[in-house]
Amino acid sequence: MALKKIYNLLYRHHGPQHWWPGDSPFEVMVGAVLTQNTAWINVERAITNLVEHDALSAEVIVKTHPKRLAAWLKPSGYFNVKAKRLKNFCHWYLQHGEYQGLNQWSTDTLRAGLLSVNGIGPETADDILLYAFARPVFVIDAYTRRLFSRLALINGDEGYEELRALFEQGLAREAAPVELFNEYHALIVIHAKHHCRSKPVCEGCCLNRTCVVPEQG
DNA sequence: ACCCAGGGTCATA
DNA sequence: TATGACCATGGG
Repeated sequence: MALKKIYNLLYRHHGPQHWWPGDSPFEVMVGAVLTQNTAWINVERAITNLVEHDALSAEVIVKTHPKRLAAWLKPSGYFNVKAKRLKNFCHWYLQHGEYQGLNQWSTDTLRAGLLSVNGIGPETADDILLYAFARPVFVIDAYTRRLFSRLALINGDEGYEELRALFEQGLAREAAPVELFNEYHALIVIHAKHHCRSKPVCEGCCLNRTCVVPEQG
């Protein structure tokens, strides 16, 4: 299967990434919201601010004034929007029993619950499912589309759910899907960071023969 | 000075 | 359903 072969090449080249950076499932969830369209380095600064104010907790976040929360989130950009989204998420999170309670839910139910929160879309939900709840969900992001479009394995304009199904089913026979999906998404991101920044055609990066990706086809 | 970053929502046609 | 505007900081 082509998907597993590409994974092996990425893994061989970049090594294990052991994602998600973060010391607790809740920190992963917060990071997933804060990293929306934002460089991770800036998310780290915002999380550091939360930690320094003992605010990396759902209870504290829901009762912190929006302006105050937004000030802590400032380095991660969109701070007013993200303050709102974090609060929305934390309300929902506390309301449904936090990690212990939510972890009893089936993956489909949990996913639907996450998507019901205003500010959590499919990618953020899947980040949380995979990296905080260890559910076998494949995260689709812009890098995934870019990489596999260039490999001509997808068109690029498919819907999110269509692509997610494609990857999950394409790797369904592999052992340990959670670990595989975890590393795979992380490798795609790290790969993009190192080699695939320029957009249209990827000259001189991993996508031509000199690097990770096998020659056309 | 410009472009992008580990997206999502909302208004409009 | 499908675009477009908007959110906003920080690094290259």
